[in-house]
Amino acid sequence: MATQLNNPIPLPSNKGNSCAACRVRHLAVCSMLDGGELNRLSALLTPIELAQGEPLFDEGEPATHVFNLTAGMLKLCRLLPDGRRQITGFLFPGDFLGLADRDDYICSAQAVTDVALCRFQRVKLENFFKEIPDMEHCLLGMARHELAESLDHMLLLGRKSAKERIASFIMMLSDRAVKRGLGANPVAVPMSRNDIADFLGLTTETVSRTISNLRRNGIIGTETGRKISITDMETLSALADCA
Amino acid sequence: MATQLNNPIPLPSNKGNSCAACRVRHLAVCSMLDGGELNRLSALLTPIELAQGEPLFDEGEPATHVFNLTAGMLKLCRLLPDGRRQITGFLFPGDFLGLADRDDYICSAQAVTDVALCRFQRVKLENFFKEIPDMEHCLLGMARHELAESLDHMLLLGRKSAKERIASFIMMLSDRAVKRGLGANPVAVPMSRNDIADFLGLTTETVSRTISNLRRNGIIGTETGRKISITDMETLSALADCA
DNA sequence: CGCTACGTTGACAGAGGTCAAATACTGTGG
DNA sequence: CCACAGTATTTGACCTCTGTCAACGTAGCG
Repeated sequence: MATQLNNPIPLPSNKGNSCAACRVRHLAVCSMLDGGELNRLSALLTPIELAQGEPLFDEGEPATHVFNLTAGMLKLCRLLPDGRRQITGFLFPGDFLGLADRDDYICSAQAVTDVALCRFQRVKLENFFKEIPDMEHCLLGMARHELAESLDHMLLLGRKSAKERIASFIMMLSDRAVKRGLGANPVAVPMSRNDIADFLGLTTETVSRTISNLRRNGIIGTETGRKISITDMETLSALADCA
Repeated sequence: MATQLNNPIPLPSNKGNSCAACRVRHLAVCSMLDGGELNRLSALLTPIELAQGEPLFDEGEPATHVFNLTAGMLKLCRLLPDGRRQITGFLFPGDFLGLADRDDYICSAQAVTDVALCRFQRVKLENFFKEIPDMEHCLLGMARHELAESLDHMLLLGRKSAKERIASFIMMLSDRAVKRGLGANPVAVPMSRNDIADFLGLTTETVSRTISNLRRNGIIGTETGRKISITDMETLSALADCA
């Protein structure tokens, strides 16, 4: 665990700190900035990398920095005093984090895979944003989006069966892959069964059993290397939507 | 259900549309406005009332209005196609709603008790807000607060036992009562067992049984008229926090 | 006074959790 | 390239919590 970064696949990170050349720019808030603004933003950022499993920050720490994920996947989680854990979300390239926090981080962030991020000092970024017309409005839009997503997840946690949760989860991964311009079908599932369980409010065993069940019913196929192929999209989608 | 408004207790609403005289102003966004601004805000609002059970708006409708709850309690909910329901939150006097929505309402709102609200046309309110320095910032703060609350609720739905959920729920009601300047102890529980169940991801029967269990263990007392007294705050609080 | 909706309680069932063991991967060093 | 260790995943047996179905109280309200 937490081995040093030695990914054979070149990470699409921001070598040379150039926001203009950033490969995930179209996915991030940065998409609303013009050329000159991008250059000024580049000057503000420190590129950082984290190996799989490493924490980025913990719940309750002062929220001094804001990040933009450029490669890999992060998980956000909350802990109960006795160790029970709820993963509140997974972040994909282009996602910002820390912006929705006020004084302290409201949850911990940890690397699911090796990741690359742009780190910004919160105050500097906020000062920069103040000069951009409608930036606060854009941030509000992001917060609204997160809020809508969290309502979906509450519905899942409160009312869906294990099978429906797993189906929703796979559909979510597939949808996000499409948004990032990747193929919808053999969908990458980089997180462990345990992480999936903590995201869906289940146990590792139930996640495993439910995935096996979907496989036996010909709805999905499981491949080696944490990938899942969708073999019956219609049924999977119906399960996810509880239709 | 949905009987006409005939509450014997006078609702502390905003007769005469005067924001300056509003009894919940200190609880709402309005607290950041000065005298002149308050008068202009008064001109924008239409006071409305809803009887218990009546819907305010439904998920998916265009979000044309924004509301400030001045008296009573509202519930926000999401539905699954087959009728399963998740209540995502209860609103108290001073709470805004509709502000976190973009084009359409992201969930339905319905009156738990008879309620009084200030209704604003969304565009008008947004134009007004544009002139108030830091108003967008204040809205962002509200969205952030909602986001933090929804994370708490995810943790509850994903990881807490029925007993812990009920304890958390009662503590939440008590805390909110205190914030509104009411007594912490015999806490009003205006919503039905069914609403509590749909909020906590349980069934009516489990809610009822769990409350009975807490009563038998001397942790709470149930009084007639939808009130609960906390008789062992320490234990209840420990249960709620899973400490 | 008798509806009707709401709440409580009981008996039972089943989904999902728990504990334990087997199996499959992954990365490492020989 | 293979053997090994360590981890992740799957599977099984069993159990518990919560859901389901049904009956019974209770509180408002006409």
